[in-house]
Amino acid sequence: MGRGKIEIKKIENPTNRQVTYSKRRNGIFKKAQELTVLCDAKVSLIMFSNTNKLNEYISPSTSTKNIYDQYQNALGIDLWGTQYEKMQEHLRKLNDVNHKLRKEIRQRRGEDLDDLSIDHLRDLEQHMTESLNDVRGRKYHVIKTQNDTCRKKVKNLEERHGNLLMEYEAKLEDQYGLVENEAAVALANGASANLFAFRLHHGHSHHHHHHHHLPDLCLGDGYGAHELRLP
Amino acid sequence: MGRGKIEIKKIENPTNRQVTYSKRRNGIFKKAQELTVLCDAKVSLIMFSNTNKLNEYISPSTSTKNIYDQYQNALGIDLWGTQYEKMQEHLRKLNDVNHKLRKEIRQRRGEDLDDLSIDHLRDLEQHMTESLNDVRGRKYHVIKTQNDTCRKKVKNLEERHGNLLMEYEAKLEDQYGLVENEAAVALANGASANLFAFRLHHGHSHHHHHHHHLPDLCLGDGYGAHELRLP
DNA sequence: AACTATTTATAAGA
DNA sequence: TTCTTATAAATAGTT
Repeated sequence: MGRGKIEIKKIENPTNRQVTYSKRRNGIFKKAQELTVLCDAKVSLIMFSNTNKLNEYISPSTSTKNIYDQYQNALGIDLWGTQYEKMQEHLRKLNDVNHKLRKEIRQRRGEDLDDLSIDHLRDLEQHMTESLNDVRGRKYHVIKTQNDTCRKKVKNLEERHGNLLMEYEAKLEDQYGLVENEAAVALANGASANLFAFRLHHGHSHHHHHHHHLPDLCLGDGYGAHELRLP
Repeated sequence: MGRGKIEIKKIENPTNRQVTYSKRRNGIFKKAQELTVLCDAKVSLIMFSNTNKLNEYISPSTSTKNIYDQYQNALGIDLWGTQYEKMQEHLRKLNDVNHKLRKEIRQRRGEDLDDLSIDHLRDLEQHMTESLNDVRGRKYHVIKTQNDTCRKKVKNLEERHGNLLMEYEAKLEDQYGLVENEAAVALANGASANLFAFRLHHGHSHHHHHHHHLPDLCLGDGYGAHELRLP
């Protein structure tokens, strides 16, 4: 339909091809629109030129997404089905697991026990008792560890302070010659009072484990900071 | 392009409309195919007739899914993005919740306690103790209910059996006149032995609650069946 | 589904 | 790109 008949095969001249693409694209869009109106049809026409330029016609009564949903629906199985369904399945499973977990937790919290049989209740009690023992065991272990650590720190501090005190006394003696030890005594009563407290305490009072509501003892820092600034 | 010019508006005659749809559909498909070949383009043409019948043309060099991926890519934002992302978000949240639930369960099971502080351990112990009490409470309640039910059944049975026995004795007396009560005694020692056992038991032994490993008592059925077949 | 008069699309040229 | 126009193609109405 033109000045001459043409063969239907790729137009090699790029300019020519592009021109033909333009003209025919308009033609086909017009046809699509006419079909839409005349026959009350829904048409989705998407094309990419050989330079990957996108052109689209969509019937006004619908949308591209709509057409595709309908398309997939009509063909029975959808193009993105695999990934989508896998996701859905995954979701379903997760929800399921979640539900079971919630149920177990609720039971272990002592809620929702109404529909448990006596056997289940006994089992649950048994398991909870065991778990509680484990938790208590762990708690005591943590307390013991903390106490041990604390004791070691105290012991270590004690030694270092003893040494420091001796050094200090030695220095005082060096400085003032063979002075009476009044100065040292005065010092001991002042700045280093708690040092003696340590010395007294240690060796007599071992830390017994008070298993209930034992306050946190010697938690890491706080020690080894202020007393080491003596010299 | 026909015997007469037509207005581009919906064809009201259904037959006519259907015919036109067929003709023009073929025309547009042919155009699409020609465009594909002549211009080396990729075309996706999907249409639904008035009666929702699907027809599709797709360039041989590609696929419908392909066109749509490319289409979405070209437009920057994808059509199913919203729902897909929502799903992904949902999935993420579920996984999260799941994780937390598992953690709580593991802790309540006495596993994975290593990174809990002493405070947390104490709280955990406290909660578990409370929960355990709840479970025990529920267990005892169930046991008590079962016992009560059982006792009521026994009492009821006892009465009915007492009545039956009296009826039976009365009948025997009617039948044999003033016979010695040997027959009744014999019967009592035989078939209804456990009836006396019931009578003896009841009134003296109240069910005390043994709180540990109390076996299931009198669980519903089994009673009221065999002894009622006496007369 | 086939026919054909007529309209429409478009190839080539400007 | 757009316009022009000769000509091919599509198709409305008919059979």
